[in-house]
Amino acid sequence: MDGSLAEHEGLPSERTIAEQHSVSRMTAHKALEAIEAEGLAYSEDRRGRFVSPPRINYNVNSMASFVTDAKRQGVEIEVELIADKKAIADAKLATSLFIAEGSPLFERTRLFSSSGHTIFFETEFIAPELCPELRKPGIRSGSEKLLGERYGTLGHTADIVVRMAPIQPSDAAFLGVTAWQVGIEQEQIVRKKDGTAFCFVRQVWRGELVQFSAQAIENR
Amino acid sequence: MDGSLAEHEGLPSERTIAEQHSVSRMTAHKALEAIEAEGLAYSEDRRGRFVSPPRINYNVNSMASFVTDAKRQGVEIEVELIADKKAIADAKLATSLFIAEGSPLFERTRLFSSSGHTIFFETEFIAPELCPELRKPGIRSGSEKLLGERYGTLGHTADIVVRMAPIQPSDAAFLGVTAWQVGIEQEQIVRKKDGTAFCFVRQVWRGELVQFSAQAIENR
DNA sequence: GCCAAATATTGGTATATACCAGATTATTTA
DNA sequence: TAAATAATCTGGTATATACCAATATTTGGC
Repeated sequence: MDGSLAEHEGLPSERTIAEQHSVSRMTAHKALEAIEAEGLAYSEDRRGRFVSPPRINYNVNSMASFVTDAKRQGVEIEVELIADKKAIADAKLATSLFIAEGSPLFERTRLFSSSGHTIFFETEFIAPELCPELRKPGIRSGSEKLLGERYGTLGHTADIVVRMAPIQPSDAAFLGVTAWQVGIEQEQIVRKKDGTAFCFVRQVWRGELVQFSAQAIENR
Repeated sequence: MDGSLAEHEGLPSERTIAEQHSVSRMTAHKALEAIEAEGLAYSEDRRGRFVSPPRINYNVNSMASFVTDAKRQGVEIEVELIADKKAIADAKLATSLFIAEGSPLFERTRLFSSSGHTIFFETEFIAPELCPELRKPGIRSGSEKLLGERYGTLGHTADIVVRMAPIQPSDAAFLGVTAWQVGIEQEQIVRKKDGTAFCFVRQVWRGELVQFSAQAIENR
């Protein structure tokens, strides 16, 4: 990445580095964690530590999706569907979508990875009761169709909230990452043109692997 | 913040918590660090740990500045000017602004704090050679004027890059925070209407204290 | 009651040690 | 040669201990 080290090249072990620098292993471990947080290296549990490829840039202004945008940089993103099922609205979802707690939902979770490393995952909840237009004749009403067409069929706006937060253990498992390490969480409430919320989206990103770019036009 | 604890209320010490949970102090320390990263508590070196106020929301779509936006939520932001001087373009600045290394610049750094806690700081570099329009008669050419009027006088666009990264020691000192804890870094290259870059802005945020919101309009 | 000095407490940090369980490598066996 | 076994190495984690230096608190003297 920095020119002198090849991507995915193995680094010396924590114990070796600790000894080389006359430092305890715990200290070396903490230092290496900071290097990981810089996006310069990544670790695989019980395998070793390796040089990271450069951060992937996501231009949030580009009309393109993350996958398309990455491809433009020569980075291939693999998308894996790891959950596609019926779910029930919990308190938070019910409030967000203005539906009753316990209402049926479709839930879909996908992992977005690059060369085997998950960059982020996304869970979408869609309320079929809120989009009858997707069930009119000729359109299947399965979750695949509902969720797959949410962008195409329904013009929409989205309320987005982004925060930096430690990654909870269940999310860390999806990302293949140590629990409590800090990441980026995004939540969206997607609305139809008339303002009705019909879809809730949650993303959790490994923040050390990406950077976000944008072009702002200040017009005053 | 969660209803049962008052903002800025003191928490038990690390040693006490460790003993209460039959856990070593280091373990308690790590757990408390995660709680800080959630934005639920903050620590002050050698004083104790306290309950955090809720995260401040910054609506990036609002035409308002962070200060104004916070005020709307009832949060008063204090702005402190901690540097206002002449500087010299280093390699990075020179490249960003398309000027020669060593060119004169004005540099201004301001801290943005809420009830004594710095939320983020911002350093601006402006190249006077790139905006002669600010030196025409009637406009002072001091850094105060140059930087103060950059938004008002010069219509502009900005190229923005945002990344999650550990906070370097020098930046951590500004923020009153432990070095290497993870934060949010933002860099902007501000351009005039004709596309000429004239200003470089760098912000470092304590990501655990804020959340960013936006409204997206998807029009396809 | 007031002020100064001594003491206790605090978070931050570093060390040495230990265990875990999977991954990797070396060795042995058939 | 190939497969099975043993030894080694790995990062992740937890513990007990220790020191630092600033802050709070208590104590002592007047």
